[in-house]
Amino acid sequence: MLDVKDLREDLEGVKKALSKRNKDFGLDKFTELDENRRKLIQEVEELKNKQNTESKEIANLKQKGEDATKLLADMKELSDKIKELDGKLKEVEKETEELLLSIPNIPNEKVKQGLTDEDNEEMRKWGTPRKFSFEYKAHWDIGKDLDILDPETAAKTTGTRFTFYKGMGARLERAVMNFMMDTHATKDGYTETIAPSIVNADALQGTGQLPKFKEDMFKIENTNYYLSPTSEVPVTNMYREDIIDGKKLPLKYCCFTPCYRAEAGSAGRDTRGLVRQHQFYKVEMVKFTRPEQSYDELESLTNDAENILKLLDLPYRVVRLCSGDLGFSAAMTYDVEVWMPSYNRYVEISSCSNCEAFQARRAGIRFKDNIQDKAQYAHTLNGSGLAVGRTVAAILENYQNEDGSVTVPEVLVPYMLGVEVIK
RNA sequence: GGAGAAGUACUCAAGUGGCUGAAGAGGUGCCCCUGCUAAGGGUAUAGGUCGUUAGCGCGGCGCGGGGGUUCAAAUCCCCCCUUCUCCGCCA
Repeated sequence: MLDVKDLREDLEGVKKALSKRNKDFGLDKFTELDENRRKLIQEVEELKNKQNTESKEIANLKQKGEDATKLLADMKELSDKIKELDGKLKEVEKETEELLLSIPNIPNEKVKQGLTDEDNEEMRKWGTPRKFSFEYKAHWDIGKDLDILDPETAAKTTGTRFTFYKGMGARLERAVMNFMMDTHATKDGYTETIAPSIVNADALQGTGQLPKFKEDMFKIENTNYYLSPTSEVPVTNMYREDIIDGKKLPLKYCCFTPCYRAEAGSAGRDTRGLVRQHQFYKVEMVKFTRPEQSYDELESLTNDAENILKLLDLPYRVVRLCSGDLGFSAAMTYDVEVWMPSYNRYVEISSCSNCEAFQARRAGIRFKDNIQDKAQYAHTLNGSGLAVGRTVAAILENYQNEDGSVTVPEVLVPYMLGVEVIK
């Protein structure tokens, strides 16, 4: 949610900043709604003030045993008027809220104007894509040939875009997950968590998935619950409607959960392999920071994601998303993209965002240093650290050998219980 | 899933229709006494949010959340959420 104060004081400035997103968000309506709202508040509060005063008078009269019928008749009328205005006010407030909830975050000024991912800015590259001296395979073929990835069986139990991991495939997935969690929870200083992967509508509104992106999620029938699309949702909402002790900031959490995405609108894209599944595992990093430190924390968060790839010795690059590719809640996002031989390009494996106060305002996440201070909104950040399935895919492809086997990256060997080659 | 009980400010807690924005206690700030700790006395403060104002302030809301009854609701009615106890079921 944007700051209402900004909308009141500089609507044109906000519109200009948002125009980078290449769309009109109907902001003009705000002023009218807001003025109407304030007018109604003044009217109804004046009446309520009168009601409060007169009520005391009635209480007085009754206590003295005097007659209050005249006053009561007047008060009935006043009461009805108040109810009517309160009803109108509620409508206007609802409309205002709906408008505010539908407006995306303002891109940071450094974010480049652009339309698609082709306009993203490359920040840096690490490692060199491997040159194969033999005909290399895509990870879905490797998975099939080694009998470690089995989408056909998953189709039988569930449907398309699900995968059974078997044998060393399952162990590799688990190894990658544990390696990532261990690294973040010890060296990087994140508090490790395991969060519910089912979340309610309030939480989803807090992080920005609702109300606009309902179709991207699986809703559980007859409940108010959704399968969580990312642990950013439960972890960020840990502090919903809370006031955090400012001395504790920045707070850093890492979390692994399964993630569920309906992938509506992506029919026919990345249908093979692990890149676009309805269910996948992801290690997520979430930070709560003071406003002035959030961009430094974004850099270190991104570095923490990159570091996993360095330790796995997988070539990657970092891009800063252009305005057209930027997510709804983010002010700035770095995508970390791993080299995927079968795609012959870099593929997103982590998305690290600073949401500034956008989510904090929706979710009511605030902090104060002293009890007498006014609480202010924290900044929230999140980033994958990393998507586990895509990491497995990248390992299978980048570490494949001519004989069809796959060498296990050195750091993962202990996590693989000593297995050095999958064959 | 069934049966009960409960949810009041930072914490504990009183309060069944108007004199309760909310007793009392703890906590916290300041002062005094005592004095290196412990203890005692006095006094102040009471969270959040919305509107208004240059500001002091004034006003509205607020007693888990949402509706309703009433001139008036922490207090009465309905729905929901959460916690606790017991039973059932279950990894």
